[in-house]
Amino acid sequence: MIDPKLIRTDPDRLRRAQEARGESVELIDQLIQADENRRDAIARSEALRAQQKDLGRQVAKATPDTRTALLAQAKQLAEQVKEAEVATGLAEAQFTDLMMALPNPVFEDVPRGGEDDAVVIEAVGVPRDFAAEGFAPRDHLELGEMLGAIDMDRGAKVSGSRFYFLTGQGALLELALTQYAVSRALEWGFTPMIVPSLVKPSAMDGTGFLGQAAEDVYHLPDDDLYLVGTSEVAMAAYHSDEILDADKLPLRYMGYSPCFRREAGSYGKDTRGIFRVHWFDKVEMFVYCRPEDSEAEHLAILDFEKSFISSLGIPFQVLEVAAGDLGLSAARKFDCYGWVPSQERYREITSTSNCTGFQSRRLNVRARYADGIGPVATLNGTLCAMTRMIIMILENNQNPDGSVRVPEVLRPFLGGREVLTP
RNA sequence: GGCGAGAUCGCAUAGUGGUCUAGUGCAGCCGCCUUGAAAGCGGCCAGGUGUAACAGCCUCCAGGGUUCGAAUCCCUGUCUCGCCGCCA
Repeated sequence: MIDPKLIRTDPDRLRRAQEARGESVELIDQLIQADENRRDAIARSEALRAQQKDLGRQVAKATPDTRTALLAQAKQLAEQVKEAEVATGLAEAQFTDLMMALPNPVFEDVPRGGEDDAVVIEAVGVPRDFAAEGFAPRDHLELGEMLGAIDMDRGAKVSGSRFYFLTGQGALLELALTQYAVSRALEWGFTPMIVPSLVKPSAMDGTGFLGQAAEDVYHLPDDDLYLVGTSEVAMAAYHSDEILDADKLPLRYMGYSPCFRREAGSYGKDTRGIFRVHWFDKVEMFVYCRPEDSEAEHLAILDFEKSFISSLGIPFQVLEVAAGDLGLSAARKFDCYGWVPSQERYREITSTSNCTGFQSRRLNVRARYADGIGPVATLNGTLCAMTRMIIMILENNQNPDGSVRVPEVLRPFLGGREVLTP
């Protein structure tokens, strides 16, 4: 949610932001109207309630003979109050619905356009030349099967399509990646957290995942709980309804949890292997900070991601995502795309969003500053999405015989092993 | 899953239909006093909305209901605590 004051103070800024996203500008006009309706209704209710209170005091003090008349009057007024309250409730609900539907206004310098309009802002590392080495790279699934690391068939047997088992060396690789990611995050001052992956509707909605992304979310109707698609949800809701101590900002959390995604609307896309699955585990960074620090924190998170990917020897590109592809809560987003030799292209491995005050306002997270209580910004970023990172490691470090060189930084977490062997 | 007890402005508590515009204690902040500190004394000390600033209005877990009027009475839900059952 945005600051409601913006509707009155700077509607043009909101219109521009809607335009940049390719979203309806009419929504802003509807909001302005709904805001006026709401204020009128509140003013009416308040006036009537004040009258009622006054009359109530008179009733309490009345003598028996004046009491009857006053009571009749009060009864009539009570009707009016009730009506006004109902009207106010409706006006408020209409306004809130519109507010909740409004995406976070993007920063003005975010590139225009949609999915294909992301701007490559940096490339790190050089993809291996497999032709020069004299062999054609295998894809991650072929390697995974040779290594006894990935079992899709049994994943499908037990849970259906887009499920997998990691076995033997594959399981060990994920555990090593997890440990390595945690050790790096600790160096950077993040507080490690293991968080719930089932959350209430308020947490899901507060982080903006029940908007346009709702179809991608698993819901358990019997308990009215949602399976999170990222631990961001739990970490954002962690401080909901709290007033944080501004001296403790920024709060940097590192969350570890399984992530669940229905992948509705991606039928037939990336069906091979573990690139696009219904469940994976992830180490995620999450930051609460002062609004004016959010851009700097965002770049810091991006740097952490770049450092992590580089250290594993994966060639990658950094992309700034275009406005139309940002999702409800982000004002700016950077993705890192790692090189996939078998596809000869870069694919997404991390994503970091600056949600400014959008989530914190929905979740009622604030901070106590020197000059009073004010908003905080939230940011999130992938440190290590296990399945994607496993793909990167297997494919980029493979040898002609199907063995895979273990990146040096991971070796301490794999009992010193230098190579995974079929 | 069953039974019982609770939820009040940071913490602790008072408040059983109008005087609650919610009292008190502790903690915290400011000042006086003091060489400094403690004690003592005085003041401030919940959030939201709103305003130029006041005022006003809303919020006693949440949502309904009764009533002219609800922190207070009734219903439902959520959460917490205790006991029993089950369980990693």
